[in-house]
Amino acid sequence: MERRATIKDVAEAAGVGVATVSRVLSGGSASPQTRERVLAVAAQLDYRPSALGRNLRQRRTGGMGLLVPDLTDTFHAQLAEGVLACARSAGEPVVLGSTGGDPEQESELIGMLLEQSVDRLIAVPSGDEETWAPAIRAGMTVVFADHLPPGPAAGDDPAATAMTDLMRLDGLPPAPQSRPLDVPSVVADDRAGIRTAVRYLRGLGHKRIAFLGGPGQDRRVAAFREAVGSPVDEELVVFGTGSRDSAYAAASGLFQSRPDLTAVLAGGNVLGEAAVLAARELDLRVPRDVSLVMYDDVPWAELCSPPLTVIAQPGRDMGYRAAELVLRSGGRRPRGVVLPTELIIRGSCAPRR
Amino acid sequence: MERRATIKDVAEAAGVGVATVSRVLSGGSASPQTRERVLAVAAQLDYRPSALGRNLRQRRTGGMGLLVPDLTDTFHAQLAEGVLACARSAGEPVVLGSTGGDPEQESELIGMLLEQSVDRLIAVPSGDEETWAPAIRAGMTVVFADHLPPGPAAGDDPAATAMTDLMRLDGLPPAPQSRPLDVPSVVADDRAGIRTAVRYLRGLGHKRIAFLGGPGQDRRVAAFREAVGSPVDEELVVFGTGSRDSAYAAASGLFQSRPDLTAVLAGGNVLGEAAVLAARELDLRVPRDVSLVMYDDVPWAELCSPPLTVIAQPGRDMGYRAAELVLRSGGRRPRGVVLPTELIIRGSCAPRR
DNA sequence: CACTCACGTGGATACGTTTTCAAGCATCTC
DNA sequence: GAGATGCTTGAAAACGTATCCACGTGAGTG
Repeated sequence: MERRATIKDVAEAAGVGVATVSRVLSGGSASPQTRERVLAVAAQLDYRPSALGRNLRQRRTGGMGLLVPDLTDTFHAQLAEGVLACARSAGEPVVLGSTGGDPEQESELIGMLLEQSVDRLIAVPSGDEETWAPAIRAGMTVVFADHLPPGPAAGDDPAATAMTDLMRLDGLPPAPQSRPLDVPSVVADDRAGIRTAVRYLRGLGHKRIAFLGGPGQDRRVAAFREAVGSPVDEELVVFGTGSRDSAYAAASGLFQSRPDLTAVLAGGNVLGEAAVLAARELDLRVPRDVSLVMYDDVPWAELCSPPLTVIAQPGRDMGYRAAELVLRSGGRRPRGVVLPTELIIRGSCAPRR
Repeated sequence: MERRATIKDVAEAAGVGVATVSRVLSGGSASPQTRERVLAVAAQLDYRPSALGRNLRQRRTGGMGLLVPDLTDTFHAQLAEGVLACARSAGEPVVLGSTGGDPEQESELIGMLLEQSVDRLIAVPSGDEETWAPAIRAGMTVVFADHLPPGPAAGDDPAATAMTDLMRLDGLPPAPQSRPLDVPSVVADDRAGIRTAVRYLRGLGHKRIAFLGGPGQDRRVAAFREAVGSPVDEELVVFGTGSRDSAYAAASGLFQSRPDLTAVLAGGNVLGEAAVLAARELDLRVPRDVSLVMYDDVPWAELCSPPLTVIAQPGRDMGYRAAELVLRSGGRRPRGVVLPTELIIRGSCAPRR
């Protein structure tokens, strides 16, 4: 309850100036005896430098912000754990925000972080480039995780959108001229993961494979389209909006409208959850009636019966790497890091009957 | 990239003093015309007050800290979502830390928060009262969620521990004289939840019911002991340390050492996960060979086959309430709030064969 | 008219730190 | 021995805000 000791108290008690105390504690130069005395006094007074003063002085808050759409999405929780682990070992705070997948809330949270002078930010983005422009302009060091924000809506032509998605495939991250936002990112190798899964299903004899996607999964959808080949049956590519309800609705609608499909690729664990639920509700047996592959390996994937075959991406590692990236923002920083995925075969896929 | 406008800029541009600007923006008194002009200028300059200056001035950081053992425990993720929702609507930042269930890390994180002058903290505690004393002494407003920290180890006598656990049962939170830490809390009605579940299992004919506990579940264990009645078979009460591995080990060990048990009550979703996994590994069928009730309702509980019967506690609400509590710390604050649980019967329990 | 009172206002101060700057001092070099 | 060089040191100036206090002005009251 009593006031904490300030640097001034330490200085007086040690009979030196505040500047000296600051230097000693920040690793500056000082004579051995002075250093020792200051350190002793500081320890005795239980002095801890106030981040407030320091932050104001250097006009920036330490640590980093972390914005994810939804923490109850286990992948985001894993990502967050990775970020927290890195931040903890660096002794830095992380201020967390959950956007609910809503660009508007995301925008507000960015504003809040700006107000706090948090100038480092890791985000699983919900909004598009327009949403993120203010943050970049304000000089924030941003690192995107899992995926990048889509370019601003350039019209409603779905064909055009599909085209740009396809164009984006060949290089990661996309070419700068088509993407003014020059922000490093930590993503999984969606393309390889999806391709492997599609090949696996193909190898089991499946022809009509559906993709159940969510927001921010443009690259996965594009990879899916690329993997299945030219004439993509558009009815087999459906989307939820991010909520569990909408994911369930999308999955259920898919199963009902296309009873001829034999395999589903779910673009994330919430989607996968919905797929399992919807399949059960419609009395479709996995994998007898429908084979299922889910993006994201989560603990409960093993609990399902049968256990779910998944495309594992290293959520925790991604978070850790993103945090490293955003902290070591000095010097040149890599354009982006792509982490490998792994197809983990369990029991949710069977040969087409 | 360019410097943000400060209150001084606004004052000059509006031809008033900084004090006036501050007053207008903080809701103090000012003449209507002055107010209007200041507001206009502020908007035009895109002025946003710097939290740094404000924080330093009032010697405290806004917002709140949130400490949980592990975000990939879905209950903690739900709790965090609740906290974040409340904080967001209040426009306040929340700095998050994950302790891994380790009191030492918890202690370090508390220190970090103190350094940041974060004076409001919501925690799912890992350490005991001793760990928390520094935070309280420093004048932090602390609210515990899910459970309270145990008193300092008062010896290794398990009987004594059991006794105090039992003593604690009659009132929630425990009597002040036995608990010097006077901290409000938001917890679920563990006692009623456990009792209901035990009665339910009893009603199905089960006699040998095991409890699979984790760290911080003293109250649940005590409630379990109380509900099963006097001669508690101690071999049927086992604990994991918090990690998934140790939970699995505990569950597996339990099933192997006591093949005669017919029902298991898992004290949390990580424990429940382990129980399902261990049972499957040992070829025990749920619910034919063993009935299972899990504390925590999580999305994947419905995905299991059979779907898991659970004691649901409102994780999100608990987080929201805790955040409210810690924010409205002015005036008298309630000793603690206890939220109801609900037994959700799905398919993981069957009559004893 | 003089006095008080309320209110709007701005100057000044403090919050705790880092950093710049110049001064003090000892040592080294020519 | 005088000048240069290096190192340690403390005073002081920021950083952006909230708040205390004093001042001035207008209205209201005796």
